[in-house]
Amino acid sequence: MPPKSTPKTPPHAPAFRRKLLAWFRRHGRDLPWRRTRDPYRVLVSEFMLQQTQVSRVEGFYHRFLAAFPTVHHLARARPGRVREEWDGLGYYRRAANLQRLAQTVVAEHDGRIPDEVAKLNALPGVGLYTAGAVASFAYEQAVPAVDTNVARVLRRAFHPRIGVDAKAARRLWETAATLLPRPGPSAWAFNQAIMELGALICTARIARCGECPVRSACSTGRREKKREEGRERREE
DNA sequence: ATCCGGTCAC
DNA sequence: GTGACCGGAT
Repeated sequence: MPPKSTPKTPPHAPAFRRKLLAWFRRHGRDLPWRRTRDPYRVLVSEFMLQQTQVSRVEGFYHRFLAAFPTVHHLARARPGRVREEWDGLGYYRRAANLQRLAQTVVAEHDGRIPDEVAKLNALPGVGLYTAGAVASFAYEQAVPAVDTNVARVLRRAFHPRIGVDAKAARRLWETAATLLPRPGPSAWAFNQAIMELGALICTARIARCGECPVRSACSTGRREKKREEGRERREE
């Protein structure tokens, strides 16, 4: 077996990062969970956002937090009440996991949501993505958080021919890691921004390359641009 | 009618 | 590695 080579930073990484962050500052949506660093609130938002669109989560997020303002409230709530606040969101196992998580945090972590990816990942309902999201969005760590939005952006921008298997996923996580700025507000913003790009511009059905801020740093965007130019020339 | 999506049990 | 879990969007 050849030794694993350390992932190399893609050539357009600095431009990609810079343009993405500049775009996010202007066009990023003002969402409730972007106004807090409270790990509990971030966690609640991430659980709700698993498999669920932003537009549908907002109302549930406010109601849920009004009912259970802290991990302690959630930990000692009646399960039926928790399920009730989740009604309409679907995937009800998330609600049960979130309460179990709250109970675990109170019992084993002194009521504090852990800040290490490995410890977060060990909590019920927290996979690698959610662990990265909480580490980044609550604690501003420079760790990747690759959901399918982010995976799609990374695929189109840096690995247009990559597969969809576990190996490809590892590769995308590595690429995400090489793109990250230093810990702090910009690491938070980078992860928010790349998700926002996947949600607003580089969507599953259509890559809106014509409106994309990182087009010149993206292999799909550049290829798309050449196509357009070819089309224009033929029309002349 | 079909697509979309994190985590976990299998 | 595969499928079940849910409701909305397309």
